[in-house]
Amino acid sequence: MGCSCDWNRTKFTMDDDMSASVIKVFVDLFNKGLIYRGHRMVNWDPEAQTTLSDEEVIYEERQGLLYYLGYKIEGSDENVVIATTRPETILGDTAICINPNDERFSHLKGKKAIVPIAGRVISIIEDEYVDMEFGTGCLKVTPAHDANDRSLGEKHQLETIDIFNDDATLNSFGLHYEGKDRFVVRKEISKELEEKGFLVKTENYVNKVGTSERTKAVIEPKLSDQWFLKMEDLAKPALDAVLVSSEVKLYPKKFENTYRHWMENVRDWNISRQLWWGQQIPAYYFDDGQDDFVVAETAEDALELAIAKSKNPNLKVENLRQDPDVLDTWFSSWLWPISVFGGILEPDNEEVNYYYPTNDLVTGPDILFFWVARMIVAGYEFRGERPFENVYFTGLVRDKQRRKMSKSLGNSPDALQLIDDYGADGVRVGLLLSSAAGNDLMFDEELCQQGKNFANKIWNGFRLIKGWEVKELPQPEASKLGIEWYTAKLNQTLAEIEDHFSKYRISDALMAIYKLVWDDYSSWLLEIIKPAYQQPIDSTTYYAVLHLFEQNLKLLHPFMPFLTEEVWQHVAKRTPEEALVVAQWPRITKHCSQLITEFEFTAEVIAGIRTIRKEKSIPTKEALELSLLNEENMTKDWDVIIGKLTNLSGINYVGHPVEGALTFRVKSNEYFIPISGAIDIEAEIAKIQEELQYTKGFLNAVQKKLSNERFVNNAPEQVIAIERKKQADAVAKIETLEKSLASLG
RNA sequence: GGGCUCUUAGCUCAGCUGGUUCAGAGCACCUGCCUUACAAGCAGGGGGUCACUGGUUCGAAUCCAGUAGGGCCCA
Repeated sequence: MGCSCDWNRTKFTMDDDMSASVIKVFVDLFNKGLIYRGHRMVNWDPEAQTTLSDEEVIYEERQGLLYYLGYKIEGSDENVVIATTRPETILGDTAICINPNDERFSHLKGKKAIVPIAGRVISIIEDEYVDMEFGTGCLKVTPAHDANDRSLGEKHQLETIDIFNDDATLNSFGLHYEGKDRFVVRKEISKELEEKGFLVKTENYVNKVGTSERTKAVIEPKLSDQWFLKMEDLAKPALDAVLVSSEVKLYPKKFENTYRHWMENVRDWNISRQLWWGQQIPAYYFDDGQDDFVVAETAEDALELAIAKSKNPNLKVENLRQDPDVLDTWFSSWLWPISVFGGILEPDNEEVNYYYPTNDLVTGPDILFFWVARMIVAGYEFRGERPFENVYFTGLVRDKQRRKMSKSLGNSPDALQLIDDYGADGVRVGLLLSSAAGNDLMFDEELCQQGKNFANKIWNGFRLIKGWEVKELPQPEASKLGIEWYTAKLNQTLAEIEDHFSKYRISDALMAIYKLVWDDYSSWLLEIIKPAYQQPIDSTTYYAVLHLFEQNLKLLHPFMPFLTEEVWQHVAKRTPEEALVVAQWPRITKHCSQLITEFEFTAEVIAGIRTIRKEKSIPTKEALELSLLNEENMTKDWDVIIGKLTNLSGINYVGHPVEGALTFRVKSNEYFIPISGAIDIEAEIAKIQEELQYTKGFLNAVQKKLSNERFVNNAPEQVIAIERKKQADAVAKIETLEKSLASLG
């Protein structure tokens, strides 16, 4: 789409040097004691025998049963009843949990219960996590097979009993059900529970069951060995960089809150994945014990370490078994700003010293945690320096139903088709126009149409100029003034654009350019300087407008690189060094804001005349006579432009209202256009009265403000001055209006 | 459930430190024009109780609290 990328530097995280960087970093962090092995609950697909990410699990509502089971209290005849949807998991129970606020069960505190069938004795623990309203208000805890039970188990230091094999049949903890499938066991054990009197009742119950996106199998929460990176100390410099020193700045700023929340509550990063691709974890096992492994960049290095650690000199490389898991893809991405320049493998190479840190990172807010925060962490850890200064979050492009674009939904537009239909620049403009920083953009092809129309507008404006015959002629006053005005306007807009860019307000910058080119340049300037039909243009104006057009192209280029470069090459013969893509961005020069104010006034006069033409259906070809009461002491300089754009036969400055004319007002100036035929005096009076009423109301509001002592005392001087000016303007306007009313009778 | 965020015209959104005639833009819409660059255009026009309820203030779309309803992220 026209990004000026350095295509010689494409990189992929699985490139050899990138992988080597990842492995080196893993070993380094392990040796620093920051990487450790631990347990974590994963989504296990027993059919595919693999782990799934959360995104690959689909939750479905299933009709099931809620089983109420009675557990004997040790040393008494009493029963405590719990409700569960999975009676087969009782064989893995290691506690019963009650809410400490629940008076129904306060007598059970400190006692023990006996698991039915298994006969194991388990403790009764208390935790506010238990929902007193659900089921019986009593919960069985199976830390090996439920994520919530897992955290309860950790909190209360419960034993963990895993009752399943990898294919979801029961293992030896399943006692006489060993080798049978979990769903078979559910049926059989509920029967046994009923026969032995443990089953109190069952209820119909709809619950959400996680299923595998691929195999449709019911997901089994399963504890597995994982690798973790300790984050607390690593996160500290990255937290400060954004929130304390502002070495790294986020745009828009609102994401700092999100960043803070995450970084202040950072948990250890689970960096292992059970996938078939990625960098394989460089841990080598030489025996079955929990600690019988070493971490090294190569198998050879590992062997040396393993021999030392095992004190077994006979170990061979073939005896080592590398961990089958791979590293989380972000574990390679977080090194990106460093590793793309070889800065991990050769920390002092010329490239990384030159390019690191970079200026801006442009990305989506959805990966603020996954990627951005971790890149900052890595930057400080491995380079001692921020990776970039600014982070600009774009909006996500969503479809009209506000859904994210996704491959599985198939709701992404075909980019190449769009480019065919609207042009790459058209698509760029369409998207950029309505994508304010950090806000999502509802994709709509009409936006591209708007971009295409704009491109067409620019091209046609160029065609007009190129079509003119150029002659050495005196420059018309209108053209001279028009060019002076547009030069000022361009500079003013350039300042606005720079301001927008400095604040990363990309869509605002584009809109400012859009209006400058379409409204000010095309609709106003070109009409002002346009020679009469088939007449030549004077060379002074011609070259001046060509120069201004070139300035326009420079401003447009970041948004429409293709079209502007093409036109740029048509404007004049250029050497490669003179290409627009490498041209200097225009510098702001001093400009006269008086010209802009005067033009705005003039534009209102022109619009007033055009409105009267339209209301009375007077063709453009018919010249009109304009008279005015110049209460504002407006300069006559602009009369040539007014005359040219509205086809006037003359402009008369008069001292009294003109009778038998249609009128309009700009500020306190009043304009008269005599027309043949009757004037609807009633309508004229009504129009003036409406304006009068509005202005009086306005004046009233202003005066009320000014007569409020507290306002005058408290408001800044500037604000008061503005109010005074408003008051004076309104008073003058009212005078004009009343004069007109009087003359109309 | 936790955190963040949003609600302004038919649609998509600006509105920065509370103060210009502040209620805006683009698109869409309506009316008139095939005017000699452009009908993919020109000229003109209508349209909003700034989600709701309170509060702070001389002054609130803007600050604060609550309510309702969306959205995002949760490794």
